[in-house]
Formats: sequence, C-alpha cells, structure tokens
Amino acid sequence: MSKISEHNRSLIIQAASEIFAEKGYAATKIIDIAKHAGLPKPNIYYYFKSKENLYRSVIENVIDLIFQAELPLHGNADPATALEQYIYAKVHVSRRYPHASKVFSSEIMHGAPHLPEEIAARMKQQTLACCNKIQEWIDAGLMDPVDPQHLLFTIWASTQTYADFDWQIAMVSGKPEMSETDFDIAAHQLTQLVLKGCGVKPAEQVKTDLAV
Amino acid sequence: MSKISEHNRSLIIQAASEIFAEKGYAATKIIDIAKHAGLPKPNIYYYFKSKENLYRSVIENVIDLIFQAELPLHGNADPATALEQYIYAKVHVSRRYPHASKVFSSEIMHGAPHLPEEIAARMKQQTLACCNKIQEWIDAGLMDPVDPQHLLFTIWASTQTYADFDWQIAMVSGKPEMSETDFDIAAHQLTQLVLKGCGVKPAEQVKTDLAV
DNA sequence: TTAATACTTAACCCCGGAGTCAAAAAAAGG
DNA sequence: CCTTTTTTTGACTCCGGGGTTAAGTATTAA
Repeated sequence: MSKISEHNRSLIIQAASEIFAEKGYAATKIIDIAKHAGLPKPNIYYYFKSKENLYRSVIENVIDLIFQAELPLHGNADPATALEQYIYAKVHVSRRYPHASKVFSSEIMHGAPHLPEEIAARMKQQTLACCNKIQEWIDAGLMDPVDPQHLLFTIWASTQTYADFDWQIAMVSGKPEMSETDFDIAAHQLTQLVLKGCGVKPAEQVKTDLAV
Repeated sequence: MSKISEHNRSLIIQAASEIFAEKGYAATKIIDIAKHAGLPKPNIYYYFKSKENLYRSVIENVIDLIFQAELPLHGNADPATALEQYIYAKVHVSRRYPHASKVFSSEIMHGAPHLPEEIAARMKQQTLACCNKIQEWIDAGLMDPVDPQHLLFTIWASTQTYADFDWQIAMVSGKPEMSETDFDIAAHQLTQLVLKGCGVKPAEQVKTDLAV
C-alpha cells in the first residue's frame, strides 16, 4: 500500500466518520464525504468498493477505540483506582473521538445491522470479563453487592452521553461546547458517584486491609 | 375529525414510531410504515402530507411522554423520594415506550434537525427548573454539593440506555429482552447509586431534621 | 334519495444518490 | 527515457423511494 493510498484512505475514513456521525448511515451521501475529504466522488469508490464497505471500515476503526478504553478494568488495580481510570478512559473517548462514539451508538441503537458477528462476540466476552472482575471485588468485600451488568450499563451510558448527546448538553448548558475542564468535572463527579454509590473502599484502605 | 380518521391516524403514528425507531428517519420507507399499519401507501400521504410531516407528528407524540416523566422533580417531596420517583418514571418510559425513546435519542444525536425551536426552548427551561430544585436541596444540606446538570445527564443517560441500547443489553445479558423485574432491578440499583452517591438523606431523616 | 364529502386504491412520475466506466494524468520502476 | 501501474476525473447509467393523480367506493348530511 503506497504512501498516497494510505494517506487518502485515512483522509476518507476521517471524513466519513464525521459525516456518518452527524447524519447516520442512510442519510449520508458519498459525495458529501468526498467533498469533506477534498476528493472527487469516484475516488471514494476507488479506495473503498462501496458505501457499505466504507462504513464497515469506519466501524472497525471505531470499535478499536471502544475496546481500548476497556483496558483499565483488566489490570490488577484495586477497584477505586480501576473504576476511576475506567471512567476517565471512557470520558476520554467521548472527548477525543466524539464521531466514533456517535457512529457506534447509532449503529447499536438501530440493532447493529452492519456489525460483524465476530465483533459482537468479542464485546460479549469482554463484558463478561468486566462483570467477573467486579464480582470478584464484591466477593472480596471491597464494594457493595451491586449487579455488575447494570453498573456497567450506567457507566457506559453516562460517559458516552457527552459525545452522543452533545447537542442537548450544549443547548441545556448554554455553552456551544464543553471545555477540557468540563469533561474533567464530568468524569470526576461520575467517579465519585460510582465509588461512593457502590461503597467502594478507597485505595489506601484496601492496602491496609491486605496488610492486616 | 371523524372516528375513522382518528383511528387511522393513530395506527399510522404507532407504526411510524416503531419503524422510525428501528431504522432512523432516512432509512425509513413510507411503504414499510404503510405495510406495518396495514394500509396502502397513499393513505399515509392522505393523512400526513409528507414523510417530514409524519415524522414531526411522531416527535411531538414522543416529546409529550418525555416531558411527563419530568414531573416528579417539580413537586415538594424530599430529595430521596423525588429522585426515586424521577428515576422510576424515566425507566418506565424506556420500558413502556421504547420506540419513543429511540426516536427522541436518534433525533437529538444527529443534532435535532427536525425539532421545533419551541420544544428545544421548553426543554431548556424545564432542565433549568430541575437544576434549581437540586441546588435547593444542596443548599439545604440535604445532599452533597454535586453539579446538578451533570447529575441530570447521568440520570437521563442511564435510564434511556435501557431503551436505546436494548440490542446491546440483550446481547450482553444473553436474554432476548428484559423482564419487568429486570427493569425494576435496574431502576432500584440506579436509585441506590444516586442516593448514596450524592449523600442524599433518607426521607425519614429529613422529616426528623425538620421536626427538630 | 341525492349531493357532498371523506376515504381508498392502482398506476404513475421523477429526482437524487449509489455505483460505473473509460480515458487522462501522475508515479513508480527499470 | 519508455513501460507499467496507480491514481484522478468527468460523464455516464440505473433504480428505489418520495410524492402525485385521477378514478373509484364508502359515509355522512339533508
């Protein structure tokens, strides 16, 4: 794959992400993506065989980002640290890759008609791993006995909302867009809500417990 | 407006809600709505001048439901009771009117291109009222000093997620759809998370405080 | 009963957007 | 250099879905 090909491909993916996020799959016109990428329409078809195909490439791109953010829950950190990092990672995706978040949400919301079976399977399996981790913490008495799945749903929803419903947030808050500080406040408050709400023991206390 | 007209109109609105929720505005074909309503296509145009027009009617229908659910926050109940009822009302909408929730979310997510200015204004104003109410509780020492807006965002996101991302929830949980009990558990756990996480004093304690 | 109005239906029009093609231009390779 | 491959481009085709029309049938009103 030549330098120019690689460059144009990423130009197109980037442009496509934005337009797909803004309009949704069906309402997106290839020519709009082309214009936004500064290329003539047939180039899109030259690099990606079809609209469907381009969309799938965008989705794969997006999924990688989403999966990245799951990492904090798979380490060996204490629950307070792990959950905090997890929430910050999720908020980070909404802040840094709002288009990706929207494309993903839109896809899921309409029943994931374009999502490869294999990716769905990975999602399920990763979620299971997260739930197990949370369950371990509960069993170890490090937090209240909450339902791990519902806790995850709450965290997913609350963090993605800053990308997905940016219009509503802008309208309600009166600010055209959230600042870095706003995102930090959001992540911080959600973290506090989850930690306190689930009775998670602070990190120091965990260490003390183990020492004793 | 005759009986038959009224009947057909509501048939169409109902069918349209489902299809719009499932596919999104652009991907929805009028003929699919017609089939789903058991009527020939031109009837849709007879009762609603255009696709756009039909969609707007659906949106208005939907907005009413959303606004209904805000009521619990406008009474004089103590925060614990008010928040609990609010969360249950929100979850109730997701359970009872999943299509409405999706149509609304989809509309907002794509920048609310069809939402009348006047409705946006009402949303903003109602949100402000909710924030003020929460701020009052904070000032009265009935809960921690959280940012009211972010708290609302969390509640909105976490309750709507059960309708909007039902596909994901079904996939992850392995159940084709959530039972009544599942919804109750979800509402209960979210309520606990919010009440405990925000340090809301239980209702009894509030009464005691006032009595003293 | 009749006139007017409300509703239904099949057949139609038409445009916009997905996708194609063939020829030109540019890059790469030897 | 000349050849081959990659990339660009304008000018196409084609069809699906929004919307229309006109001729019907059922309802209501008087």
